[in-house]
Amino acid sequence: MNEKYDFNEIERKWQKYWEENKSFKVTEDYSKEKYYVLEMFPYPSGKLHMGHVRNYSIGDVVARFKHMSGFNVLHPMGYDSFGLPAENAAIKNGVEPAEWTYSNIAEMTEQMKRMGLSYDWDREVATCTPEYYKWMQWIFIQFYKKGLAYKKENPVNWCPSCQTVLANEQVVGGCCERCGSAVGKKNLSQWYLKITDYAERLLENLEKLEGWPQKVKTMQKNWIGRSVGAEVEFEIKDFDKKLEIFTTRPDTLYGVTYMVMSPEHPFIEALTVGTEYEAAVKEYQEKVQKMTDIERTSTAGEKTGVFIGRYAVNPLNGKEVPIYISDYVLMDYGTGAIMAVPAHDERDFDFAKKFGLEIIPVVQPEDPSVDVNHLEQAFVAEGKMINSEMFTGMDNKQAIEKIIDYLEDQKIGRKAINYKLRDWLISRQRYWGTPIPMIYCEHCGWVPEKEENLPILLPTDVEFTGKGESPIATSKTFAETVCPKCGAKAHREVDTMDTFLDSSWYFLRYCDARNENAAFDPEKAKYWMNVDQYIGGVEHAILHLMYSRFFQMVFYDLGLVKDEEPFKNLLTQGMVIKDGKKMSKSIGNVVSPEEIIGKYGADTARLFILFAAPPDRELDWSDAGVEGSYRFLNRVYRLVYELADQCRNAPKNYEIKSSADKALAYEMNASIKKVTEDAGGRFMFNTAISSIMELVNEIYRYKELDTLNTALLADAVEKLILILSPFAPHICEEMWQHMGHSESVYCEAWPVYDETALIKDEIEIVVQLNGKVKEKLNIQTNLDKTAFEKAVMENDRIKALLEGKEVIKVIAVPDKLLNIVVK
RNA sequence: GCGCGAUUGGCGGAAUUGGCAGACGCAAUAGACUUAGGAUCUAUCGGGCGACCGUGGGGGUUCAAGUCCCUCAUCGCGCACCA
Repeated sequence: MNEKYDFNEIERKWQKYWEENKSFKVTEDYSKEKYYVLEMFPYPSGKLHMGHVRNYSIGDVVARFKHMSGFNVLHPMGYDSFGLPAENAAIKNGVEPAEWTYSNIAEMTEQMKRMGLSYDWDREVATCTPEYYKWMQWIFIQFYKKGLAYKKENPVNWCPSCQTVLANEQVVGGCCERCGSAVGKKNLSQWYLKITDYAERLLENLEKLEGWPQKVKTMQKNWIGRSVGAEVEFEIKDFDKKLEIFTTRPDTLYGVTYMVMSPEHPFIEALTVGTEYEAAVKEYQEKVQKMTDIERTSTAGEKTGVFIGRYAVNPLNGKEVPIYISDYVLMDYGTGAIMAVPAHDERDFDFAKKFGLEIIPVVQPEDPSVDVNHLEQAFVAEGKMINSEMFTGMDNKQAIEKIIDYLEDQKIGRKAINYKLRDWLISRQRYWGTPIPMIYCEHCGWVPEKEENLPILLPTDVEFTGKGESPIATSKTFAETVCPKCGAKAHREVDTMDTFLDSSWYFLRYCDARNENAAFDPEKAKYWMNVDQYIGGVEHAILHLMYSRFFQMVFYDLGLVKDEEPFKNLLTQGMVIKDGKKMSKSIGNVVSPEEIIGKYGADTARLFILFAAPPDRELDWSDAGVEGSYRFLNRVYRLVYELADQCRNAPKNYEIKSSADKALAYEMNASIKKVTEDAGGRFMFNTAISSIMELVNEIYRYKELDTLNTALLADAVEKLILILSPFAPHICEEMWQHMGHSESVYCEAWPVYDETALIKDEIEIVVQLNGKVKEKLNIQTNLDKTAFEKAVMENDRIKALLEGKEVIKVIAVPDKLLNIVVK
């Protein structure tokens, strides 16, 4: 150990040591309790950004802490390495996507190693390797066999810039989640996964996820969007099919004054062909089809639509009502048609006002100031039923049940549950993804490839044009094959899978990353799963986290895993910002991890990022703050350098004699306790570090004393190194070695604190008069209420304080405070 | 519009169960050491001369409120014609 803290030399030295000694390699040890800590694996864009550094620093503290606490820790890392940027690089610079990707992976791995992260690199996965996507294809086939994968033609979200379709989840505010272009619609035949079959379980299980942030659970709940109501059949006059609608308010059936169908509704053609309304209807349909989602939502509230010249019959009272089409009714929710009750629905109210339609109230508000016959806006609250024949007079909530019963009796409707969640569109017209292992045969239809023929390798004889069709279609050899079932000439699917499939099971692959015979060994998965702590950005709250839950449930149903849920605890880390803004190239406020590590070292970077804010909050980058963390590490280093000789020669056992001894022993144990709780359970690394700082300050005070208990001092210094080591591992290894240890600090046991050292004989308590602090006294600890009150009240200063006052009440909280209520 | 979450010194933040508001750090000020200091050490550091006042504003519950309840404001995030 040099006199000066040379982080460069120290960090290289210990990174080499860990690598050579395979310090972080982990195997299944069924005799030991496991702990699986996982950080969301990155897309290999080339360089780490501060968000990665924060994510991995948090995970590394947890991993190192749990390892020292005796757990068999699985802490893996890998790359979500399929995806568009690689292909765009190919189009732009002519580099092979594989080459571009693997060189980025190499660079990022190097950067992660420079950070001193405790990953078991032997378990690294990259989703773009045939070893990985072989099993992705196998999984797809299992889904297909279970009836969970199907192909169908549908209007789909189409990103004109990425030239591919998008899942609903990937359309944010009408724009492509990736590139921000306005998303349009296109009719295409595509592969889907039946996630809607799991809607109820995905929703129900959210309750059980106690270790998840409420925010994420709420977001998923809203996304699944369950609503309970009824399906009701309306006859259409002079038409042989019935119009089915979904409503959450069957109690308002008597208030129906018109119907609205989505412009895409399949009946419309037959209902209008050859009529005087046909032209206007067609015109409206075309207008709506041309609009992008943004245009549609930008005019939300302003209702448009046309009457189609037809009438529907209310099944409860036989009333005939006109049928309209309007874009406020969506084809892909419910049945694509609604019953309109303008009195009790805001949208219907707006529409009725605009088109001069009748408004019939059927729920009487309790508030007498609302005139139900002259509504200014829709009345959507609860009340008593009116104008509803035999249901009149009931509470409307009760009427919902009664009317559903009646509908079911009459066979004109039924109770129904609807979800916003749609099936997951997984086809992508791109190259750099897992080929969908399906073959189309003219005789047999779609047939999965034989499992022994997997993986279906990505062809390399392709052209990257960036145009509408999958580049795989340009391969001369890929598509041509024979039907696995009948042997006839057949052709392969040329689309690839959405990369979100790859990341929906990587946490299982880590359990058994090198397995060549299975996606993972269920026995190993049973040992490691589930993930005890998952850490990543909140931007994955819906997409990745819900897809992964879906996959896990399917695996559960296939008997491959023992739990329905993959992630026991979830920590969503906050963003790293600078000057109050998100770091971005255009603002020019980006701080590069490389630069910081080069200037101060990885330990400083890690320490600062953990100290500056609690992990789930935004972190405002501060250059001065980094200096502070650097100064702190230097301060610790100097302390150990100065005291090491003394400490090495100190005896092991000691007695606490002086009050200074007691103070140091107290601080040492208090710090261990605090760090144990904050790093191990509460995940408040900022306060953990601040308590380590307090210990350092206390040791600095102590070492200046004339009479020292060197054994105690040595103990304090060693404990300090141990509890600091998960945060700043390199410097701690160096100091630990300098203290005379040959074993890596990573392999040491986490220190246990001594509860008795935390008990003080005397404590400063507060005396309040009418809730205001007036005096502070040193009082013996551990007294009961009466003795505590007596001890305080008999104090001369308190007696003086109470001079001439009448004591009305005394509230005693032993070891804390005494509040005297006086007049 | 609906649903979350936040708001504490000059700044980042602490206060875990209702019990001393401001731990720890940054910045700042003064001093020491020094040829020098952007190193290190020591001290001060919410406001007010003070009684006291202070956790976004107003109200409430309580012996006691940053913490619980009501209400308003601002900022951030999510969803957004979901029948």
